[in-house]
Amino acid sequence: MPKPPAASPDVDTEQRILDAAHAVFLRGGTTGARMQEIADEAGVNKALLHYYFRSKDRLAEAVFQRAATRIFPTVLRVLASDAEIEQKVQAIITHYLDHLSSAPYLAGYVLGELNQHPERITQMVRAVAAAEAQMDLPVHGHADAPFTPRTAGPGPLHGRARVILQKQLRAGAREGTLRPISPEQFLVNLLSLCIFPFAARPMLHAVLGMDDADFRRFIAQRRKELPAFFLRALQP
Amino acid sequence: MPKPPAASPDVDTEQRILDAAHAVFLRGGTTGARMQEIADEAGVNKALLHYYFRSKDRLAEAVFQRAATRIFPTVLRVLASDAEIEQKVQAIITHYLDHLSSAPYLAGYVLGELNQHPERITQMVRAVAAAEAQMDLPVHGHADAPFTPRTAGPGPLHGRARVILQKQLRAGAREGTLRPISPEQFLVNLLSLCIFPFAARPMLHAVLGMDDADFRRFIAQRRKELPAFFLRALQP
DNA sequence: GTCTATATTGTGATAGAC
DNA sequence: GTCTATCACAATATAGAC
Repeated sequence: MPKPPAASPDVDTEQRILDAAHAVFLRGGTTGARMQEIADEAGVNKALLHYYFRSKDRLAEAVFQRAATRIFPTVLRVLASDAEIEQKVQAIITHYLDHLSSAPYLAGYVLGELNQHPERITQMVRAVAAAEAQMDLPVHGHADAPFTPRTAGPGPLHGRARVILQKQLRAGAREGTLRPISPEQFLVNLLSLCIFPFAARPMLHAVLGMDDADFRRFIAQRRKELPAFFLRALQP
Repeated sequence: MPKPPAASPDVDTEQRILDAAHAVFLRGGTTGARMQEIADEAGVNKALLHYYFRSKDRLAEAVFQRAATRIFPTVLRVLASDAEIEQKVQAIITHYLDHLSSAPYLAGYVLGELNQHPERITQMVRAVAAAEAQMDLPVHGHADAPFTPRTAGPGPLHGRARVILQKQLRAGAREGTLRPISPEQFLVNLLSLCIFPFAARPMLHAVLGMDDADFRRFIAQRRKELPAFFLRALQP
Protein backbone atom coordinates (compact mmCIF):
# COMPACT_ATOMS: atom_id res chain seq x y z
CA MET A 1 0.00 0.00 0.00
CA PRO A 2 2.43 2.69 -1.12
CA LYS A 3 -0.51 4.66 -2.48
CA PRO A 4 -2.11 7.52 -0.51
CA PRO A 5 -5.00 6.46 1.75
CA ALA A 6 -8.09 7.22 -0.26
CA ALA A 7 -9.86 10.05 -2.07
CA SER A 8 -8.57 11.05 -5.49
CA PRO A 9 -4.86 10.23 -5.37
CA ASP A 10 -3.42 13.37 -6.88
CA VAL A 11 -0.94 11.52 -9.01
CA ASP A 12 0.26 14.80 -10.37
CA THR A 13 1.62 16.02 -7.07
CA GLU A 14 3.05 12.64 -6.23
CA GLN A 15 4.84 12.66 -9.54
CA ARG A 16 6.15 16.17 -9.04
CA ILE A 17 7.55 15.13 -5.68
CA LEU A 18 9.15 12.04 -7.11
CA ASP A 19 10.71 14.02 -9.92
CA ALA A 20 12.03 16.60 -7.49
CA ALA A 21 13.43 13.89 -5.24
CA HIS A 22 15.02 12.28 -8.25
CA ALA A 23 16.79 15.47 -9.17
CA VAL A 24 17.98 16.20 -5.64
CA PHE A 25 19.01 12.69 -4.71
CA LEU A 26 20.92 12.22 -7.93
CA ARG A 27 22.98 15.31 -7.31
CA GLY A 28 23.88 14.77 -3.69
CA GLY A 29 23.16 11.16 -2.90
CA THR A 30 20.62 9.96 -0.39
CA THR A 31 22.47 10.98 2.75
CA GLY A 32 23.50 14.33 1.34
CA ALA A 33 20.01 15.32 0.27
CA ARG A 34 17.67 17.31 2.54
CA MET A 35 13.94 16.88 2.62
CA GLN A 36 13.55 20.65 2.60
CA GLU A 37 15.54 20.86 -0.60
CA ILE A 38 13.23 18.36 -2.24
CA ALA A 39 10.15 20.19 -1.06
CA ASP A 40 11.49 23.44 -2.47
CA GLU A 41 12.34 21.82 -5.79
CA ALA A 42 8.85 20.38 -6.00
CA GLY A 43 7.22 23.65 -4.96
CA VAL A 44 5.32 22.06 -2.08
CA ASN A 45 5.57 21.82 1.66
CA LYS A 46 7.85 19.47 3.51
CA ALA A 47 4.94 17.76 5.20
CA LEU A 48 3.58 16.67 1.87
CA LEU A 49 6.61 14.53 1.24
CA HIS A 50 5.72 12.54 4.31
CA TYR A 51 2.11 12.39 3.27
CA TYR A 52 2.90 10.69 -0.03
CA PHE A 53 6.00 8.77 0.95
CA ARG A 54 6.14 7.84 4.57
CA SER A 55 9.76 8.68 5.27
CA LYS A 56 12.94 9.81 3.65
CA ASP A 57 14.03 6.21 3.42
CA ARG A 58 11.02 5.17 1.41
CA LEU A 59 11.33 8.14 -0.86
CA ALA A 60 14.96 7.29 -1.44
CA GLU A 61 14.01 3.73 -2.18
CA ALA A 62 11.49 4.81 -4.77
CA VAL A 63 14.03 7.07 -6.45
CA PHE A 64 16.70 4.41 -6.52
CA GLN A 65 14.25 1.93 -7.98
CA ARG A 66 13.47 4.28 -10.81
CA ALA A 67 17.12 5.09 -11.44
CA ALA A 68 18.21 1.45 -11.42
CA THR A 69 15.40 0.61 -13.79
CA ARG A 70 16.53 3.29 -16.16
CA ILE A 71 20.12 2.20 -16.35
CA PHE A 72 19.74 -1.50 -16.93
CA PRO A 73 16.87 -3.09 -18.82
CA THR A 74 17.98 -1.98 -22.27
CA VAL A 75 21.21 -3.96 -22.15
CA LEU A 76 19.31 -7.07 -21.20
CA ARG A 77 16.87 -6.61 -24.02
CA VAL A 78 19.63 -6.10 -26.55
CA LEU A 79 21.62 -9.05 -25.28
CA ALA A 80 18.59 -11.30 -25.41
CA SER A 81 17.73 -10.32 -28.96
CA ASP A 82 18.76 -12.43 -31.93
CA ALA A 83 21.06 -9.86 -33.49
CA GLU A 84 24.70 -10.55 -34.31
CA ILE A 85 27.25 -9.80 -31.64
CA GLU A 86 28.64 -6.87 -33.62
CA GLN A 87 25.25 -5.25 -33.80
CA LYS A 88 24.66 -5.79 -30.13
CA VAL A 89 27.92 -4.13 -29.21
CA GLN A 90 27.09 -1.21 -31.44
CA ALA A 91 23.59 -0.89 -30.03
CA ILE A 92 24.68 -1.02 -26.42
CA ILE A 93 27.44 1.52 -26.85
CA THR A 94 25.21 3.94 -28.70
CA HIS A 95 22.44 3.53 -26.17
CA TYR A 96 24.62 4.17 -23.15
CA LEU A 97 26.56 7.09 -24.53
CA ASP A 98 23.34 8.79 -25.59
CA HIS A 99 21.34 7.90 -22.53
CA LEU A 100 23.98 8.83 -19.99
CA SER A 101 24.79 12.03 -21.83
CA SER A 102 21.24 13.17 -21.16
CA ALA A 103 21.31 12.00 -17.53
CA PRO A 104 24.70 13.14 -16.31
CA TYR A 105 24.29 12.17 -12.65
CA LEU A 106 22.67 8.79 -13.18
CA ALA A 107 25.73 6.59 -13.33
CA GLY A 108 27.51 8.21 -10.41
CA TYR A 109 24.39 8.13 -8.32
CA VAL A 110 23.65 4.45 -8.82
CA LEU A 111 27.23 3.40 -8.18
CA GLY A 112 27.47 5.64 -5.15
CA GLU A 113 24.26 4.38 -3.59
CA LEU A 114 25.27 0.78 -4.09
CA ASN A 115 28.61 1.41 -2.46
CA GLN A 116 27.29 3.35 0.50
CA HIS A 117 24.07 1.46 1.18
CA PRO A 118 24.58 -2.28 0.78
CA GLU A 119 20.87 -2.84 1.33
CA ARG A 120 20.33 -1.33 -2.09
CA ILE A 121 21.99 -4.34 -3.64
CA THR A 122 19.04 -6.60 -2.96
CA GLN A 123 16.81 -3.87 -4.27
CA MET A 124 18.76 -3.85 -7.50
CA VAL A 125 18.59 -7.61 -7.72
CA ARG A 126 14.83 -7.31 -7.66
CA ALA A 127 14.87 -4.54 -10.24
CA VAL A 128 17.00 -6.55 -12.63
CA ALA A 129 14.98 -9.70 -12.08
CA ALA A 130 11.79 -7.77 -12.78
CA ALA A 131 13.29 -6.39 -15.96
CA GLU A 132 14.32 -9.83 -17.15
CA ALA A 133 10.97 -11.32 -16.25
CA GLN A 134 9.09 -8.61 -18.03
CA MET A 135 11.32 -9.18 -21.03
CA ASP A 136 10.14 -12.76 -21.27
CA LEU A 137 6.61 -11.57 -21.90
CA PRO A 138 6.86 -10.29 -25.47
CA VAL A 139 3.83 -7.99 -25.59
CA HIS A 140 0.79 -9.15 -23.68
CA GLY A 141 0.64 -9.09 -19.89
CA HIS A 142 0.40 -5.42 -18.99
CA ALA A 143 3.75 -4.00 -18.00
CA ASP A 144 2.90 -2.93 -14.48
CA ALA A 145 1.77 -6.30 -13.19
CA PRO A 146 3.42 -6.38 -9.76
CA PHE A 147 4.81 -9.90 -9.86
CA THR A 148 5.63 -12.16 -12.86
CA PRO A 149 8.00 -14.39 -10.87
CA ARG A 150 9.48 -15.96 -13.98
CA THR A 151 13.22 -15.90 -13.33
CA ALA A 152 15.04 -19.05 -14.29
CA GLY A 153 18.49 -19.77 -12.81
CA PRO A 154 20.01 -18.86 -9.47
CA GLY A 155 21.36 -15.35 -10.14
CA PRO A 156 19.90 -12.35 -11.92
CA LEU A 157 21.72 -12.43 -15.23
CA HIS A 158 21.29 -16.14 -15.52
CA GLY A 159 18.20 -15.58 -17.55
CA ARG A 160 17.82 -15.42 -21.31
CA ALA A 161 20.31 -12.63 -21.79
CA ARG A 162 23.22 -14.45 -20.26
CA VAL A 163 22.48 -17.78 -21.87
CA ILE A 164 22.19 -16.27 -25.31
CA LEU A 165 25.34 -14.23 -24.89
CA GLN A 166 27.32 -17.24 -23.79
CA LYS A 167 26.05 -19.31 -26.68
CA GLN A 168 26.96 -16.57 -29.12
CA LEU A 169 30.46 -16.13 -27.72
CA ARG A 170 31.12 -19.86 -27.82
CA ALA A 171 29.85 -20.15 -31.35
CA GLY A 172 32.11 -17.33 -32.44
CA ALA A 173 35.10 -18.95 -30.77
CA ARG A 174 34.35 -22.29 -32.43
CA GLU A 175 34.09 -20.70 -35.84
CA GLY A 176 37.26 -18.74 -35.25
CA THR A 177 35.63 -15.34 -35.58
CA LEU A 178 35.97 -14.46 -31.90
CA ARG A 179 38.69 -14.95 -29.36
CA PRO A 180 37.37 -16.99 -26.43
CA ILE A 181 36.06 -14.82 -23.62
CA SER A 182 33.68 -15.42 -20.76
CA PRO A 183 30.35 -13.61 -20.78
CA GLU A 184 31.33 -11.93 -17.52
CA GLN A 185 34.56 -10.45 -18.83
CA PHE A 186 32.81 -9.48 -22.04
CA LEU A 187 30.04 -7.67 -20.26
CA VAL A 188 32.20 -5.98 -17.66
CA ASN A 189 34.56 -4.75 -20.35
CA LEU A 190 31.70 -3.36 -22.36
CA LEU A 191 29.97 -1.72 -19.41
CA SER A 192 33.24 -0.32 -18.11
CA LEU A 193 33.97 1.44 -21.37
CA CYS A 194 30.43 2.80 -21.58
CA ILE A 195 29.63 3.80 -18.02
CA PHE A 196 32.91 4.72 -16.39
CA PRO A 197 33.51 7.94 -18.30
CA PHE A 198 30.25 9.32 -16.93
CA ALA A 199 30.68 8.07 -13.39
CA ALA A 200 34.20 9.49 -13.40
CA ARG A 201 33.32 12.69 -15.15
CA PRO A 202 34.58 14.95 -12.34
CA MET A 203 37.77 12.93 -12.23
CA LEU A 204 38.34 13.51 -15.93
CA HIS A 205 37.73 17.15 -15.25
CA ALA A 206 40.45 17.12 -12.62
CA VAL A 207 42.97 14.86 -14.30
CA LEU A 208 42.58 15.69 -17.96
CA GLY A 209 41.32 19.21 -17.53
CA MET A 210 38.11 18.49 -19.44
CA ASP A 211 35.47 21.17 -19.16
CA ASP A 212 31.88 20.60 -20.28
CA ALA A 213 32.53 21.34 -23.92
CA ASP A 214 35.61 19.13 -23.97
CA PHE A 215 33.62 16.33 -22.47
CA ARG A 216 30.86 16.57 -25.06
CA ARG A 217 33.41 16.42 -27.85
CA PHE A 218 35.11 13.54 -26.12
CA ILE A 219 31.89 11.56 -25.99
CA ALA A 220 31.03 12.39 -29.59
CA GLN A 221 34.35 11.02 -30.71
CA ARG A 222 33.87 8.01 -28.49
CA ARG A 223 30.59 7.21 -30.16
CA LYS A 224 32.47 6.86 -33.41
CA GLU A 225 35.54 5.01 -32.19
CA LEU A 226 34.49 2.79 -29.34
CA PRO A 227 32.57 0.09 -31.23
CA ALA A 228 35.51 -0.63 -33.51
CA PHE A 229 37.89 -0.47 -30.56
CA PHE A 230 35.91 -3.03 -28.65
CA LEU A 231 35.31 -5.36 -31.58
CA ARG A 232 38.98 -5.34 -32.48
CA ALA A 233 39.77 -6.52 -28.97
CA LEU A 234 37.50 -9.50 -29.54
CA GLN A 235 39.22 -10.61 -32.70
CA PRO A 236 41.24 -13.81 -32.65
CA MET B 1 49.47 25.13 10.65
CA PRO B 2 47.43 21.97 10.61
CA LYS B 3 49.62 20.64 13.43
CA PRO B 4 48.48 20.67 17.06
CA PRO B 5 49.38 23.85 18.97
CA ALA B 6 52.55 22.96 20.79
CA ALA B 7 54.00 20.41 23.20
CA SER B 8 54.90 16.98 21.87
CA PRO B 9 52.59 16.45 18.92
CA ASP B 10 51.46 12.91 19.57
CA VAL B 11 51.72 11.84 15.96
CA ASP B 12 50.67 8.39 16.95
CA THR B 13 47.20 9.40 18.04
CA GLU B 14 46.79 11.73 15.12
CA GLN B 15 47.66 8.87 12.82
CA ARG B 16 45.27 6.52 14.52
CA ILE B 17 42.49 9.03 14.08
CA LEU B 18 43.33 9.56 10.45
CA ASP B 19 43.38 5.84 9.82
CA ALA B 20 40.05 5.41 11.56
CA ALA B 21 38.56 8.27 9.59
CA HIS B 22 39.93 6.74 6.42
CA ALA B 23 38.21 3.45 7.14
CA VAL B 24 34.89 5.02 8.10
CA PHE B 25 34.74 7.63 5.35
CA LEU B 26 35.63 5.11 2.69
CA ARG B 27 32.79 2.85 3.68
CA GLY B 28 30.02 5.40 4.00
CA GLY B 29 31.21 8.53 2.25
CA THR B 30 31.78 11.86 3.95
CA THR B 31 28.15 12.76 4.55
CA GLY B 32 27.23 9.26 5.64
CA ALA B 33 30.00 9.01 8.22
CA ARG B 34 29.49 10.01 11.86
CA MET B 35 32.18 11.54 14.02
CA GLN B 36 31.19 9.20 16.82
CA GLU B 37 31.80 6.23 14.56
CA ILE B 38 35.29 7.46 13.79
CA ALA B 39 36.06 8.06 17.44
CA ASP B 40 34.96 4.54 18.29
CA GLU B 41 37.01 3.05 15.49
CA ALA B 42 40.06 4.97 16.70
CA GLY B 43 39.42 4.06 20.32
CA VAL B 44 39.43 7.68 21.47
CA ASN B 45 36.92 10.33 22.44
CA LYS B 46 34.94 12.40 20.01
CA ALA B 47 36.46 15.61 21.33
CA LEU B 48 39.90 14.48 20.31
CA LEU B 49 38.91 14.47 16.68
CA HIS B 50 38.22 18.17 16.97
CA TYR B 51 41.43 18.69 18.83
CA TYR B 52 43.57 17.29 16.04
CA PHE B 53 41.45 18.21 13.06
CA ARG B 54 39.34 21.27 13.58
CA SER B 55 36.12 20.05 12.04
CA LYS B 56 34.55 17.17 10.19
CA ASP B 57 35.15 19.04 6.97
CA ARG B 58 38.87 19.30 7.50
CA LEU B 59 39.13 15.70 8.53
CA ALA B 60 37.25 14.69 5.41
CA GLU B 61 39.56 16.82 3.35
CA ALA B 62 42.60 15.13 4.80
CA VAL B 63 41.19 11.70 4.12
CA PHE B 64 40.25 12.54 0.57
CA GLN B 65 43.69 13.94 -0.05
CA ARG B 66 45.27 10.71 1.06
CA ALA B 67 42.88 8.59 -0.95
CA ALA B 68 43.31 10.62 -4.12
CA THR B 69 47.04 10.45 -3.71
CA ARG B 70 46.90 6.70 -3.45
CA ILE B 71 44.88 6.14 -6.56
CA PHE B 72 46.74 8.27 -9.03
CA PRO B 73 50.47 8.95 -8.96
CA THR B 74 51.53 5.50 -10.12
CA VAL B 75 49.86 5.85 -13.50
CA LEU B 76 51.57 9.14 -14.08
CA ARG B 77 54.92 7.70 -13.18
CA VAL B 78 54.46 4.74 -15.48
CA LEU B 79 53.23 6.89 -18.35
CA ALA B 80 56.15 9.25 -17.98
CA SER B 81 58.71 6.46 -17.99
CA ASP B 82 60.57 5.48 -21.12
CA ALA B 83 59.12 1.97 -21.38
CA GLU B 84 57.36 0.69 -24.47
CA ILE B 85 53.63 1.21 -24.68
CA GLU B 86 52.98 -2.51 -24.26
CA GLN B 87 54.93 -2.58 -21.04
CA LYS B 88 53.15 0.47 -19.74
CA VAL B 89 49.76 -1.05 -20.37
CA GLN B 90 50.81 -4.22 -18.64
CA ALA B 91 52.24 -2.34 -15.67
CA ILE B 92 49.21 -0.11 -15.20
CA ILE B 93 46.75 -2.97 -15.38
CA THR B 94 48.70 -5.10 -12.95
CA HIS B 95 49.13 -2.21 -10.58
CA TYR B 96 45.47 -1.26 -10.49
CA LEU B 97 44.07 -4.74 -10.20
CA ASP B 98 46.43 -5.54 -7.35
CA HIS B 99 46.15 -2.21 -5.60
CA LEU B 100 42.38 -1.93 -5.78
CA SER B 101 41.95 -5.54 -4.75
CA SER B 102 43.60 -4.67 -1.48
CA ALA B 103 41.61 -1.45 -1.05
CA PRO B 104 38.09 -2.45 -2.02
CA TYR B 105 36.36 0.81 -1.16
CA LEU B 106 38.93 3.19 -2.58
CA ALA B 107 37.61 3.51 -6.12
CA GLY B 108 33.98 3.88 -5.14
CA TYR B 109 34.82 6.39 -2.46
CA VAL B 110 36.87 8.68 -4.68
CA LEU B 111 34.32 8.64 -7.47
CA GLY B 112 31.47 9.19 -5.03
CA GLU B 113 33.12 12.11 -3.30
CA LEU B 114 33.93 13.79 -6.57
CA ASN B 115 30.34 13.41 -7.72
CA GLN B 116 28.73 14.62 -4.52
CA HIS B 117 31.14 17.37 -3.51
CA PRO B 118 32.27 19.36 -6.52
CA GLU B 119 34.69 21.29 -4.34
CA ARG B 120 36.76 18.13 -4.16
CA ILE B 121 37.58 18.51 -7.82
CA THR B 122 39.93 21.41 -7.22
CA GLN B 123 41.43 19.44 -4.39
CA MET B 124 42.15 16.59 -6.74
CA VAL B 125 43.63 18.94 -9.28
CA ARG B 126 46.11 20.01 -6.65
CA ALA B 127 46.84 16.42 -5.68
CA VAL B 128 47.53 15.42 -9.26
CA ALA B 129 49.60 18.50 -9.89
CA ALA B 130 51.65 17.78 -6.79
CA ALA B 131 52.18 14.22 -7.92
CA GLU B 132 53.36 15.32 -11.34
CA ALA B 133 55.60 17.99 -9.91
CA GLN B 134 57.17 15.62 -7.48
CA MET B 135 57.71 13.19 -10.33
CA ASP B 136 59.84 15.73 -12.14
CA LEU B 137 62.35 15.60 -9.31
CA PRO B 138 64.02 12.25 -9.91
CA VAL B 139 65.55 11.56 -6.51
CA HIS B 140 66.90 14.60 -4.71
CA GLY B 141 64.60 17.20 -3.17
CA HIS B 142 63.02 15.46 -0.22
CA ALA B 143 59.59 14.13 -0.99
CA ASP B 144 57.60 16.20 1.49
CA ALA B 145 58.67 19.62 0.32
CA PRO B 146 55.37 21.52 0.44
CA PHE B 147 55.61 23.34 -2.88
CA THR B 148 57.63 22.52 -6.03
CA PRO B 149 55.44 24.59 -8.34
CA ARG B 150 56.83 23.01 -11.49
CA THR B 151 53.74 22.25 -13.54
CA ALA B 152 54.07 23.09 -17.21
CA GLY B 153 50.93 23.46 -19.35
CA PRO B 154 47.44 24.65 -18.47
CA GLY B 155 45.78 21.48 -17.18
CA PRO B 156 46.97 18.77 -14.85
CA LEU B 157 47.83 15.95 -17.21
CA HIS B 158 49.53 18.33 -19.58
CA GLY B 159 52.80 17.55 -17.93
CA ARG B 160 55.41 15.01 -18.88
CA ALA B 161 53.06 12.06 -18.72
CA ARG B 162 50.66 13.35 -21.30
CA VAL B 163 53.30 14.66 -23.66
CA ILE B 164 55.20 11.41 -23.65
CA LEU B 165 52.07 9.34 -24.12
CA GLN B 166 50.98 11.41 -27.06
CA LYS B 167 54.39 11.19 -28.68
CA GLN B 168 54.42 7.45 -28.24
CA LEU B 169 50.94 6.98 -29.68
CA ARG B 170 51.77 9.12 -32.69
CA ALA B 171 55.02 7.32 -33.33
CA GLY B 172 53.21 3.99 -33.21
CA ALA B 173 50.61 5.24 -35.64
CA ARG B 174 53.26 6.51 -38.03
CA GLU B 175 55.12 3.23 -37.97
CA GLY B 176 51.90 1.33 -38.46
CA THR B 177 52.13 -0.60 -35.19
CA LEU B 178 49.26 1.24 -33.54
CA ARG B 179 45.91 2.41 -34.72
CA PRO B 180 45.60 6.17 -34.27
CA ILE B 181 44.02 7.10 -30.96
CA SER B 182 44.01 10.23 -28.86
CA PRO B 183 45.76 10.12 -25.50
CA GLU B 184 42.43 10.93 -23.84
CA GLN B 185 40.56 8.01 -25.35
CA PHE B 186 43.51 5.76 -24.68
CA LEU B 187 43.69 6.70 -21.04
CA VAL B 188 39.99 6.66 -20.36
CA ASN B 189 39.68 3.25 -21.96
CA LEU B 190 42.49 1.90 -19.89
CA LEU B 191 41.28 3.40 -16.63
CA SER B 192 37.72 2.31 -17.33
CA LEU B 193 38.72 -1.30 -17.71
CA CYS B 194 40.87 -1.19 -14.58
CA ILE B 195 38.82 0.87 -12.16
CA PHE B 196 35.20 0.32 -13.07
CA PRO B 197 34.95 -3.29 -11.91
CA PHE B 198 35.90 -2.18 -8.40
CA ALA B 199 33.74 0.91 -8.31
CA ALA B 200 30.84 -1.16 -9.60
CA ARG B 201 31.53 -4.16 -7.44
CA PRO B 202 28.12 -4.14 -5.73
CA MET B 203 26.50 -3.78 -9.12
CA LEU B 204 28.28 -6.87 -10.37
CA HIS B 205 27.09 -8.57 -7.25
CA ALA B 206 23.52 -7.65 -8.10
CA VAL B 207 23.58 -8.14 -11.85
CA LEU B 208 25.94 -11.07 -12.31
CA GLY B 209 25.38 -12.67 -8.93
CA MET B 210 29.07 -12.47 -8.04
CA ASP B 211 29.86 -13.15 -4.42
CA ASP B 212 33.25 -12.38 -2.90
CA ALA B 213 34.90 -15.57 -4.08
CA ASP B 214 33.50 -15.16 -7.58
CA PHE B 215 34.83 -11.66 -7.68
CA ARG B 216 38.33 -12.70 -6.68
CA ARG B 217 38.39 -15.33 -9.38
CA PHE B 218 37.04 -12.82 -11.82
CA ILE B 219 39.84 -10.38 -11.07
CA ALA B 220 42.46 -13.11 -11.21
CA GLN B 221 41.32 -14.06 -14.67
CA ARG B 222 41.21 -10.43 -15.65
CA ARG B 223 44.83 -9.99 -14.65
CA LYS B 224 45.71 -12.59 -17.25
CA GLU B 225 43.40 -11.55 -20.05
CA LEU B 226 43.02 -7.80 -19.89
CA PRO B 227 46.46 -6.70 -21.17
CA ALA B 228 46.11 -8.75 -24.34
CA PHE B 229 42.51 -7.61 -24.73
CA PHE B 230 43.50 -3.99 -24.55
CA LEU B 231 46.55 -4.28 -26.77
CA ARG B 232 44.56 -6.09 -29.43
CA ALA B 233 42.17 -3.19 -29.53
CA LEU B 234 45.07 -0.90 -30.31
CA GLN B 235 46.26 -2.89 -33.28
CA PRO B 236 45.84 -1.43 -36.74
C1' DG C 1 -4.64 17.39 -0.07
C1' DT C 2 -2.07 21.04 1.55
C1' DC C 3 -0.50 24.03 4.83
C1' DT C 4 1.73 26.03 9.66
C1' DA C 5 3.58 24.98 13.83
C1' DT C 6 5.88 21.93 16.83
C1' DA C 7 7.86 17.76 18.74
C1' DT C 8 12.01 14.91 18.77
C1' DT C 9 15.99 13.12 17.82
C1' DG C 10 20.71 13.06 15.96
C1' DT C 11 25.08 15.13 15.47
C1' DG C 12 28.86 18.49 15.02
C1' DA C 13 31.15 21.32 18.04
C1' DT C 14 32.88 23.58 22.53
C1' DA C 15 33.90 24.32 27.68
C1' DG C 16 36.33 22.95 31.23
C1' DA C 17 38.16 19.36 34.61
C1' DC C 18 42.04 16.30 35.02
C1' DG D 1 46.63 15.36 25.47
C1' DT D 2 42.57 13.18 26.81
C1' DC D 3 38.38 12.90 28.98
C1' DT D 4 33.09 14.09 30.56
C1' DA D 5 29.35 16.94 30.08
C1' DT D 6 26.77 20.00 27.51
C1' DC D 7 25.38 23.29 23.96
C1' DA D 8 23.29 24.60 19.67
C1' DC D 9 21.37 23.65 15.73
C1' DA D 10 19.95 20.98 11.82
C1' DA D 11 16.87 17.71 9.98
C1' DT D 12 13.27 14.10 10.11
C1' DA D 13 8.88 13.45 11.42
C1' DT D 14 4.13 14.40 13.31
C1' DA D 15 -0.21 17.04 14.99
C1' DG D 16 -3.74 19.47 13.77
C1' DA D 17 -6.04 23.55 11.38
C1' DC D 18 -7.99 24.66 6.95
